[in-house]
Amino acid sequence: MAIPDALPHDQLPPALSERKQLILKAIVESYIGSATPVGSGQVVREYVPGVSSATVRNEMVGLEEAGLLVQPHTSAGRVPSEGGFRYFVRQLMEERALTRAEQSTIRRQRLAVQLAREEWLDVATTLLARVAHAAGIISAPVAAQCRVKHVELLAIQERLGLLVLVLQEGTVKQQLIELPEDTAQTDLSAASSRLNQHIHGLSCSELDALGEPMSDLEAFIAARLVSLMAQIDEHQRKDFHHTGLVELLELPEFQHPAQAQRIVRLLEHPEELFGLLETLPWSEGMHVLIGARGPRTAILQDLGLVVSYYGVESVAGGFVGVLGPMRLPYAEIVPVVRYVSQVMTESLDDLLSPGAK
Amino acid sequence: MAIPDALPHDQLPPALSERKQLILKAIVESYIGSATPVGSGQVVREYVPGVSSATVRNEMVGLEEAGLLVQPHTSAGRVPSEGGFRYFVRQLMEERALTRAEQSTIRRQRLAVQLAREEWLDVATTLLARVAHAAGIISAPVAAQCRVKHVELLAIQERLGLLVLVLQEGTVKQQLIELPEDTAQTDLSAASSRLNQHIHGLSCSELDALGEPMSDLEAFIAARLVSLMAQIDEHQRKDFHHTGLVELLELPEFQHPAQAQRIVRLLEHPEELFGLLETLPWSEGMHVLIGARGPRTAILQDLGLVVSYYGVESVAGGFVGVLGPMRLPYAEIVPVVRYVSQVMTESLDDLLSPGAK
DNA sequence: GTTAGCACTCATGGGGGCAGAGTGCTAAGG
DNA sequence: CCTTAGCACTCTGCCCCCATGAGTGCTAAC
Repeated sequence: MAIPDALPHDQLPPALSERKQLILKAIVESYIGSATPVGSGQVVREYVPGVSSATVRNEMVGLEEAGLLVQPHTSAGRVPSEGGFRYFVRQLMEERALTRAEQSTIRRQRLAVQLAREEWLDVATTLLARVAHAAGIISAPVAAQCRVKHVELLAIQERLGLLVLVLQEGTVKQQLIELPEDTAQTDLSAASSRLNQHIHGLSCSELDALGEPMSDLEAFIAARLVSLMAQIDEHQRKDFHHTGLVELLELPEFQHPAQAQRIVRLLEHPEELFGLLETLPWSEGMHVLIGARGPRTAILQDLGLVVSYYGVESVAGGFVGVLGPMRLPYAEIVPVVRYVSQVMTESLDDLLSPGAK
Repeated sequence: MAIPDALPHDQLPPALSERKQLILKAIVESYIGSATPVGSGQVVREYVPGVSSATVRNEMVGLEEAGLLVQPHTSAGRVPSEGGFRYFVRQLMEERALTRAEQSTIRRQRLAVQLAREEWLDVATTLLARVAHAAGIISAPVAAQCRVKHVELLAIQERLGLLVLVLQEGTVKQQLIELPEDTAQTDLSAASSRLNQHIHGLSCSELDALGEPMSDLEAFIAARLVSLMAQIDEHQRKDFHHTGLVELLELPEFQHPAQAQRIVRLLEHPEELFGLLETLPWSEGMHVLIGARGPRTAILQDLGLVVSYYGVESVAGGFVGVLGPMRLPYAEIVPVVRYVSQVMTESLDDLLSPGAK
């Protein structure tokens, strides 16, 4: 089989006649809407008038042989296979561009909670869940290695202090620490302000290796800082938000308890999902994963995932997307996920590179 | 019907013979374990040897007339009614006291994440979910009115600053603000440090009414602070964590999709739950709510909720507990919830009243 | 290459019969 | 008067069967 040269095929999808494409598109779109197998009659009635159902049936045989359709049983209609969905997303789908109104709605929501980043994460997932009728997922922006922007130390009681660490990507972390001795707020402020002059922009390991001469108190603070930052680098990817379980459980594919449990587990314990996302090349930005293709993606059995990285690789970023049944309304979702990730990237850029704006 | 005088009955539970109590206890405990209707034969075999099943049946008729048992249908065993569960919790249940080992496990987990409060919330819900085989729920500690502990302002880029606000109950909030003009970090630090001298311990409204003379910059910061604190007072109760959906969906009562959806909705959109919790008298600390008793508790239809407030009323606090099917293992859960809420209260006390420890 | 016609397949839903569990009742016994 | 053995009764769950209907694959004609 020759490799077609006109379009970017990285996986050589079978070349199809125009009519076959039309029929496949019809079946996928209908199935996305209804979750019901699509028969030849329905295709003629609702999508491709002018031919007979027998003709459509003949074409469907071809599509089935190409691995793009499957029959649940002999006398049901056709359902798109994983390959069918992939073909649809790559070749047939017409992305529904966001209207200006929708774009500004998203931006307005972003600005409304501009300031409390945490809340925007939830707002974003809710937005995605509504568009997709599936689960919106997002991870908080994390730096590859977190870097200090500023540190502050507050006296809470005699020997108890609150260490407040602002990271360059805009995150704020705080930790209670026990001080070696009773120390006044002024001393703490002085120490942290001296420290701030040297540690700006340092990562955990750089901070650890810092050769600057320091007072006992400063050295103590620096040590706690190193351990806090190590802890952040370790646990940072845990900050994961999702919404839309209710929407998911309403879908027919999750009426079966086992399926419902599976996706709830995937969202409530997202470690495996993280493992999968880490293997995706960041450079491509947008990924549409459909079903299981190998051991890594086994967790996506019968599921669809539209996900995009945001931020800047190896500096700071996270991912945002939609997880749901395989029959996601990709034409709607892809543009929204892309746009939301753009907005996230811009917000992050504003924070990271002061000169840019 | 005379009001019995021996025990604290706020709802006059029917007086039962000792054997009836024994049988009711047996049925409730068996049902909690198996979710299956309990027959007279089973009660004799496993719980009350020495009498015949016919005797048990006669007693069960009495318990059913008292509204403590129901029959799903003629030829099934008995199932405890809502009233039966309430009677069990109030009169029959023997709380399983926590062992020292369990206590120290909880305390150790608390200390391990001592410092990142956010994480402890999740750890606590996970702990509760595991004990209860149900959903652990917790709300972040919030003050009745948030009060300033300390404020810090950091220069991010020319006219962009990060306002970091530390509240007395230990929460840290940050917000990006646009500065009226390009301002150096030293000016910002000076302004915030002057401000800190006056605003310590103030609430949002007190801060707004502050008569202190201020520079333009200080006044500007104060204004942003007021709006941020108003926002916090508004949204504070939204910080709600839960774990254990997976455990819930494995239970037989949530195999029916409609039931699963109902409890997922309750946990994902907990506004109604908050509404209910607000009506409970804080003073009693511990509450066990079983099923729907009125319009307010309609959301608890077929569910059980063990919840305790922690913290100090009208100063700062939240609630922690377990939500699940009506047949929760109350004897296990009640002591754990009580203990976790104690630990939470102590942690909060440490933070609020420096002199105490 | 297309289409009408037709026999075939298979999921779905309703009805009938059977087994088992658990009850309520009655009558006998302590 | 309380307890218990015995027994008829009721109701669910399950299996099997059958009729229905949707949708197919095939063939032969256009």
